[in-house]
Amino acid sequence: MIDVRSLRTDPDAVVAALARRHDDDVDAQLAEARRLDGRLRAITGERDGARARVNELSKEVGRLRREGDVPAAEGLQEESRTLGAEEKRLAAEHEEVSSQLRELLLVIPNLPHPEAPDGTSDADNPVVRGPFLPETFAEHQRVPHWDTGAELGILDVERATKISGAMFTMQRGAGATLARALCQLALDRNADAFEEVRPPTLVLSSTLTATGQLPKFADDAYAVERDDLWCIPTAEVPLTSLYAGEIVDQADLPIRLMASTPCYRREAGSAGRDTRGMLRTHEFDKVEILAVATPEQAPDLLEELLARAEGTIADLELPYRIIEICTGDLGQSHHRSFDVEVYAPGCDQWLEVSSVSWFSDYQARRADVRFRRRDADGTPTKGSEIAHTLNGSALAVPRVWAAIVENRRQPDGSVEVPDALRPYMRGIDRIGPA
RNA sequence: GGAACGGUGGCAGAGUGGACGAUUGCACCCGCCUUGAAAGCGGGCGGCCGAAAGGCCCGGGGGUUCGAAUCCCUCCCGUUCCGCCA
Repeated sequence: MIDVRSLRTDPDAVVAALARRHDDDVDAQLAEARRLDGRLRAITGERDGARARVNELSKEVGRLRREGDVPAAEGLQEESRTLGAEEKRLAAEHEEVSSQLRELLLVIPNLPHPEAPDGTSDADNPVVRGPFLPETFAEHQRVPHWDTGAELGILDVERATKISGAMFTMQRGAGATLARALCQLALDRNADAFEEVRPPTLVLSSTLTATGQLPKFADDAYAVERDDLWCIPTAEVPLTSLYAGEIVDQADLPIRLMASTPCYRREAGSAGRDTRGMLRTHEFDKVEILAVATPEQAPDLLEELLARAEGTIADLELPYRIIEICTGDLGQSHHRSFDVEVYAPGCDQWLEVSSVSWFSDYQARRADVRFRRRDADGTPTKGSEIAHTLNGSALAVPRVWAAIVENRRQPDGSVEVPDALRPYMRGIDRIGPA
């Protein structure tokens, strides 16, 4: 959520910042939010005043009764009853307006970072590093991974579909080992600074609301309706909510977490796109790295997370580039984002394999993750502040798997395992025909 | 799934209709004492909204009452026992 207070104190700045998203609904939403906020504050004052008078009268009634002045007490009780009814009406109105405001706030997107590039769509995302490409690709690399995968018996889409339907895949043999090796590499590479977590992958609605998937993007997530739970689309969801409702000590920030989990996505809006192979699937494994930080720590962490995602891809010797997400393409919760894209010569596509983002306090406000500052001599200060959150994919398995199978394909049709993965491959350094 | 007992401040744990946002202990902070520390002594010490006055928060929601941490209903969560189970 954006900060309502900023909307109150500096509405023009908020309107201007959000205008850069080129989202047609935002202006009207902001105007309505301001109106509701004004009304809410007025009602709050009235309601509190009524309550204060009821409390005062009740105290007086107690005093009179102790002193035995029952008639006087009964007179005040009558007055209090009337006031109480008024208070009830105001409280109900307060409740109504407050939930309207909250609902609206939940769909208003985050303010883009001032340095995020302007643009209206993904076509405007600038390449900020790279592309790091070899001079040419050989003919033997121009084979889509679904062909090579089937040929080598390491990808069995047909049977995955039999079991679970379209857009599910299954890796087998050395292909399954490769998928697992990728997760292990990503975890080991980041274990120097990140605590490994194995979070639940079914979560409550409130958890999915905190990170921004609900209420607006419910169609993208799998729901386990009978138990009112949702399948996580990314480990970002449980990890961001790890400290929900808590106030953490500044001394403990940044908190760095990582998790390897399956991710579930309905891909509701993308039917018919990327239907072959492993480019887009309903279920996949991903290693996520995440930080909870102070606002001051966030910019450096964003760079660090990006460097870690990039470093892993570089270690795997894959051709890649880094793009920055422009204001018109930024996700609802995002403040600033970068993508790592890998080139897959077989299907001749740049594949998004990692997205690294800074959410400012947008998610933390929804999740209620706060921190308490310490002053210069280390004494905890009064009050609390909303934390900042950042995260990125350390490695998303299917597309990296596909890119390896295509880039590493040899003239004889086998696939050479990148050096970085060999420690995890049980001695397999080349995947040949089964 | 069944039964019993619980849910109060960072933690422990009182409070069972009115002076209670809440006794007390521990932890923490400041001061005194001390060469320094510990102990001791004195003081401070929850969160949220609000410019303030004030209001709200004793698991969530609802109810009874002039007034609810306290009584009633309901839901959620926890512990223990039973059942089932990888």
